[in-house]
Amino acid sequence: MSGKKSSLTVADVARAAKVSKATAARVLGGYGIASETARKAVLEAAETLGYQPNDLARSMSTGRSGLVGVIVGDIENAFFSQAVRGISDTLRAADLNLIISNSSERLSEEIEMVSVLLRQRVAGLIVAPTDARHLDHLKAALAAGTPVVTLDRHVPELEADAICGDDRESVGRVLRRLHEVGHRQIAYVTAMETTDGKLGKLEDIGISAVRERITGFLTHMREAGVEKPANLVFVGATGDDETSLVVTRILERSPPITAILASDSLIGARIFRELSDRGLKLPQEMSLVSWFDADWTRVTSPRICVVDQPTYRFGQEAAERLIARLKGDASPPQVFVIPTPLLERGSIGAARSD
Amino acid sequence: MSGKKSSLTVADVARAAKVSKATAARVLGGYGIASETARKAVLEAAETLGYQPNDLARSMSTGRSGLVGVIVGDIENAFFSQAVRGISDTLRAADLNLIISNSSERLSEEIEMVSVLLRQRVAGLIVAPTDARHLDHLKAALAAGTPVVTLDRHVPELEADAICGDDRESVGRVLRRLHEVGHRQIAYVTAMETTDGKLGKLEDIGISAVRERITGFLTHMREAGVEKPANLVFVGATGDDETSLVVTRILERSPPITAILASDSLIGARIFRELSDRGLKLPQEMSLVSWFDADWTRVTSPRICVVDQPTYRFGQEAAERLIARLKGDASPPQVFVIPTPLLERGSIGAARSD
DNA sequence: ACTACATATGACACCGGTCTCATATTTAAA
DNA sequence: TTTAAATATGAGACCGGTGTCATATGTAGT
Repeated sequence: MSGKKSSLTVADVARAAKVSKATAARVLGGYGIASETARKAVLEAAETLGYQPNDLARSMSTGRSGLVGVIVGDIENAFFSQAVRGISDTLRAADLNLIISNSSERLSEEIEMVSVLLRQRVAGLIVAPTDARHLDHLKAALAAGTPVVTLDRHVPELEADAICGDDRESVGRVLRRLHEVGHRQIAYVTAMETTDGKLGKLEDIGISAVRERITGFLTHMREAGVEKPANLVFVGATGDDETSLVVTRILERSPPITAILASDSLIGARIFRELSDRGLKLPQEMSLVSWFDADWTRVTSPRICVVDQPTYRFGQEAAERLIARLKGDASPPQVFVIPTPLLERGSIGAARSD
Repeated sequence: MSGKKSSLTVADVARAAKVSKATAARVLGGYGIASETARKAVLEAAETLGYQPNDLARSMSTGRSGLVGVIVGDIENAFFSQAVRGISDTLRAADLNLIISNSSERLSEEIEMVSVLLRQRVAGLIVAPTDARHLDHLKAALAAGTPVVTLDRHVPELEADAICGDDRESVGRVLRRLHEVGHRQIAYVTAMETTDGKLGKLEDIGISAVRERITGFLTHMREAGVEKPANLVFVGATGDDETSLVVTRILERSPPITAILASDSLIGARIFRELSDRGLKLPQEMSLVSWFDADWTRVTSPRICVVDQPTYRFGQEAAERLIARLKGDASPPQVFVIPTPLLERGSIGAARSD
């Protein structure tokens, strides 16, 4: 009850209970065997002294650590914070805790964080890798025996389980729907930064989800008979000002663009604001579809049609895979693709025919 | 470069560098002194072997842990995830990492998490305490020498620094503004659960921010000459259905309620949806003010007037306080009140005069 | 009563670092 | 040249648990 200050150890408890350190440790650590008499004495002593086990020391000698490292692009983003909640809830049930860190989608920070987490001897890692072309740090983790699960992104060259959405297909679903109601000139807007503000080679896109979506977009648009669909991919929508610029370019385009796809909910919200600031009416004058079912998409008028990425489930699945690996599952790495259905809402309308 | 599997230790490096374990440790740990010759030999050996320090062992022997425990109500909530980002960024700069956990605003889970974190021997705790009336676990942490900073909430009985908004005053600002444009019957809606669905004694409200706001609401309403303002406090808006019910009760009230205050952005969004589903026009037929400048408040029409709680800064300040404590600051605990200005937007209109 | 085997317990090495202290080597001062 | 002081280094204890192994006690079996 009363909080002693200096930490007391099994040895202290043992002394009080008049048994050896080993016996006390067996009782308190819940391993080995001890007589009922000894057990009672130890537990009572621990109780009255207010003994608190030291997990650091435990991890030290067992080698197991009870902590899982999580590296996401940005916890502030609901996409990731939901996933983290899913991870957290699932890990908790398995008596694991999570150390969280932000990469800010920067490779250097991701590398740094992996290193920090490995120093902490985390039991495993859940990472949303920033760049599929630089994997040494993650490979090193695997080589050191730390299982890795990638979240929202898949890197085939990495011997790690992956949880991700059906990115390529989801683009297909959206485009098919838009095509049905007459849209041909459709813009895809994403945050990805490029040196020249133009879409480069697909292989150079570091984030797999982004690459898959753009690939899907180009493929499906081409199939639908649109020429040079690459011109309809707008990159660099990283902040408010940049997005404003992108919207301007979209609206100036001829033949006129009649629908916009926003690759995530932050971009979606920015585009929506830009459009309504400029007085455009959704869905009559412009259709809009965003990825991720964020809060804001349900308070606009019209409500915004979204590709629903169940990120809480992403997190759950990732944590479950990791737990399985920690329990010794040594089967070959798997990719878990989670369906991301299109939620129909009022922001899709028939294409203008002007 | 190549990832060895079994972890190698300072002893291994020392052997390779042909120096003693102590010397190698001094070089690798960056403490004590070593000759330039020895330093070079050790660093080179470490490099070629691919040595990775073990922070667990380090914490073990130093007693310092490099990890800070954070307990929030719900990371999924942007209010907290922003704060966590602020904490994370600030801790990072001080070479600290963060273990995060959710209390789900339940005392039992909070107690459990504090215990888990103390077992991990975290260097400090940042907590949004769920119940100001049950503090034994936090007091125990303090007694064990683990500094605690409370986030968004203040508990005077706890010898801990607190970072919070100016809750009571913010309510005053909102009410004054509404009063100016003619509102008298103003509802305050909050998530707090009570046994009978009615507002009980103020002292029984466990979350200080909630208590402060309601106290402020009652005081200011009374000063403005409104009788029985307690009848205008609506509790139990915990989910969609519950909020729907609350809105119904608000709309049926006579004399008619002309403005609604939502205690957080989740409730605000729900209320907004309810109102627009029922076809009410903001701000002509109802004014709405929410706490927290969430994304959704800027995509509605009209945009929603909010009390801006800069939670990223809450997090920053909390982390800074904690870091100061870890550095040895032993001054008496302080409360840092962060201003939460009212952001005027279109959702406040003149009161109906029917 | 004596061997056989399960149960209980204590002594002690170990995990991988830090850190104290005593000793060895170098440099500066007298 | 001798002594004092500064600099380097190694041996080994320590942090607080886990876990091995040898010994002690208890219970059967014959």
